[in-house]
Amino acid sequence: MEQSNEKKLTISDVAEALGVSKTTVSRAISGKGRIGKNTRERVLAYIQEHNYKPNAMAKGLAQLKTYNIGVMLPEDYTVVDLPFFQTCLIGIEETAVSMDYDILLTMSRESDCTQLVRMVENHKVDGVVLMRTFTKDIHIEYLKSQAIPFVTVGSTNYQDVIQVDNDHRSACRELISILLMKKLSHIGLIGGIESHVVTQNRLQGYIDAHDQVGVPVNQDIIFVNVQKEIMIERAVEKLMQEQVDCIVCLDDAVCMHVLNKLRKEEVAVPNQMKVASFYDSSILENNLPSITSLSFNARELGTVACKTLMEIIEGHTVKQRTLLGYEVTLKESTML
Amino acid sequence: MEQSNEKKLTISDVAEALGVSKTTVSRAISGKGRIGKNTRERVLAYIQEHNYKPNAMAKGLAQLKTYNIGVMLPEDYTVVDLPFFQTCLIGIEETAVSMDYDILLTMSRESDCTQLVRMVENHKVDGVVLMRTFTKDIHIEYLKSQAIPFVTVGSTNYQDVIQVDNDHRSACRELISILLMKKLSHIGLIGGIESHVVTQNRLQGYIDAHDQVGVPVNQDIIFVNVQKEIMIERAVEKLMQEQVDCIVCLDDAVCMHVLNKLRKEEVAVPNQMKVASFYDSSILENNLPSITSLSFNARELGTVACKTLMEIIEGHTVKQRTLLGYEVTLKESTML
DNA sequence: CTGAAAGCGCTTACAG
DNA sequence: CTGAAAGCGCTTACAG
Repeated sequence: MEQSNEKKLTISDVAEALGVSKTTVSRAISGKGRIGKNTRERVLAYIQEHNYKPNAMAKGLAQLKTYNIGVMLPEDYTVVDLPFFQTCLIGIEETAVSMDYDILLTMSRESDCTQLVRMVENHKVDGVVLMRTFTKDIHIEYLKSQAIPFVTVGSTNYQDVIQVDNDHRSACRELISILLMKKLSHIGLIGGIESHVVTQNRLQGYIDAHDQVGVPVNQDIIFVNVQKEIMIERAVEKLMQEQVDCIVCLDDAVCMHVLNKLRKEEVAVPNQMKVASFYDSSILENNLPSITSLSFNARELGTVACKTLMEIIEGHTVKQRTLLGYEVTLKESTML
Repeated sequence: MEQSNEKKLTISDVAEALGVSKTTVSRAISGKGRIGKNTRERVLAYIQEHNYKPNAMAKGLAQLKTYNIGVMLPEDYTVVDLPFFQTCLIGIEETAVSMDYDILLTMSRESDCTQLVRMVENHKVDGVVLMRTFTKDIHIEYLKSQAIPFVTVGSTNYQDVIQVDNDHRSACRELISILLMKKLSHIGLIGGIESHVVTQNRLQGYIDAHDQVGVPVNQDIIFVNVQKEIMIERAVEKLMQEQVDCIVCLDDAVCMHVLNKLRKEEVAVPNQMKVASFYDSSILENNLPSITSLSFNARELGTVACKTLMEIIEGHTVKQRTLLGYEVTLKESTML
C-alpha cells in the first residue's frame, strides 16, 4: 500500500517546505484567524498531497483538550440488553467521529467507579456519557463532584444532570392503557431490576395507566427482581393462580422464559393468556405467536446523547432532559 | 464529595511547593533516574495528599506515546457473538488498565477501515487489537503498511502478523473425532461465514478428524453461509434427507434454529438425531436436552491479546502465534 | 543525588 | 494578512 518509511510530518516540516510560519499552517488547517486565500490553499494542497495529519495529542495539550469522550459501558450485561448497548454505542461513535472526537471505553459495575475516576483524573477525556443509570449512582455522584461535562443515557433523579432517555414512563403507560382498553383488567408484570431507574419509570407508567381508567393496582401481580428461570416460572405460576388476563414482561429474556413456561403448562397464547414485552430484541423476533412490544431506537439515543455532550463541552447550554419517542407494536400475542 | 474548586495541580506546582525542580518530581513519579530516598518520599507524600495526577496528554507528547490502544470491535455483530466480544473486551480492558493504558474503541465492518485509518493517522493510539479477522482483511493490510504494533484476536494467513486465537482447528477436530468414535459417521455441518478465518479453521478440523479415521468427507452435508432461519431450515431438511446421524452447528444462533426445526419436524434429540455446537453461549444454556459443545475462554483471549500487544509496544519480541486451549463439553444432545 | 534547559507538536495572544 | 514567541505539562539527555 502506501509508503510508510517517510517519517511522520510535523507542522514545522510543512511550514519549512512552504516557506511560511507554523502559525500560518496552523491557521490554514483550523480555519481560525485571518489568512490569505492563496496561502491557505497552498498549505491545504501541500498537506493533502503529503498526507500530513496533525498530532492530536499536541493539539490537545495546546488547547487543554483531549478530543476524547469517555463512554461507560455496563460490564454486567445480559444477553438481552447487550445489543441495545452495542447499537447505542454505534450511534455515539458515529456522532463523536463526525466531530473529530474519539471514544475512550471503560466498563464498570454498579458499585465500582475506579475506572471512571482513573480516566477523569488522568485527564484523558473531555466529557463522559454514562450508558446506564442507577437510583443510587456513584458514577453520577463522582462526575458531579468533578464538574466535568457528562450526560446519562437513561433517566436519573439526581439534580442538574443532563439526561437523554426514551420516554419509558409514557411508553409503558400507553401500552398498558391499550391493554386495559381491551378489557384486560388484570395485567401481571414480571422482570426488571429494582435499582435501575428505568424499572421505576416503567412501574410508574403502569400505575399511571391504571389511574387513568380507575382500575386499582394490585401489588400481588407485580414481580420485580426476578431474572432467573426458576424465579420466573414461579412468578408465572402465581400469576396463573391470580388469574391474570395478561403478562407484561420487562424485557425479552424474561419474556422468553415466560413463553416457555406457558408452553409447558399448555396455556395457549393469546387465547388463554395475553403476553407483551417492554422491549423488542432479536431474540423474540421469530416467536410464534409474534409478541406485542414497545420498541425504541437505540442508535438515535446514542446519537442524541453524544450530540448533547458535544454541546456541553463546547460551552453551549442544553436541555436538561431530552425524551425520545417510542413505538407500540401490537402483534398476535395480545389479540383478543 | 471531594472539593474540586481548586485548579488542577501541575508538576510545576508540586515542584514549587516542595522547593525542588520539576525534574525531581518527574523522577519521583516515574521511578526512572537516580533520586534520593528522602526526596522521593517527600514528593510522593505531597502528591498523595494533594491528589496530584500527571496529565496523560503532556506525558504522552513528551514521550511521543499516547498510552492508548485502539480496539476494533465488529459493528456487524449478531446476538450470538456479541457476548463473546464483550467478554473478550473485558479481558483487554483489565490488562490495558493494569499497564496504565486506555482503550480507544472503534467499530467497523469487513469492507470499511476509515475509522481505523483515522485513529492511526491522528496519532491517537500506540497499537491496536483487531477483534476479528477475515481471509481478505483490509484492516490487517493497512496496519502492516503503517508499521504500527498490532495483534489480531483470531487467526490469519497474512505473513508476519502477531495473532492470538483459540485452537479452533484442534478443538473442532477433537469434537468431531469423539462423535466419529461414537459411530456417528455421517456428521452434517451448518453455519459459519466463509470469509471468516475461524470458519476455515473449523472446516479444516472437521476434515482432519475424518482423515484420521479414514472416513471420507461428504461435501453434500456441509452448509456454510447459512445464517437466516429459512436457509437453516432448508439445510436441516436436506440433512434429514441425507440421513445424517448428527448435526454440528458453527454457532449457537444456528443451533437454536436447528433445534426449533427438529422440534417442528418431531425429530427427537438425541434419540433420532444428535446435535452439537461449536460455541457455548448463554442462549443455549437452558436448553433441554443440554447441548454438547466446545467452549473457549473469551476473557483470557482478551487478556493474552492485550498483554502481547503491550510487549510489542515496549519493544520486546513475542511469539508470532499464540494458541489458547478449549474444552469439549459432552452433554445429553449427543448421548447414544 | 539534583537541576537548568531543550524539546515533544501544536495553538494563540500580540505585534506588525 | 503573516510571523516570532510564549506556552500547554510533561520528559530526558547533559552537566554538575
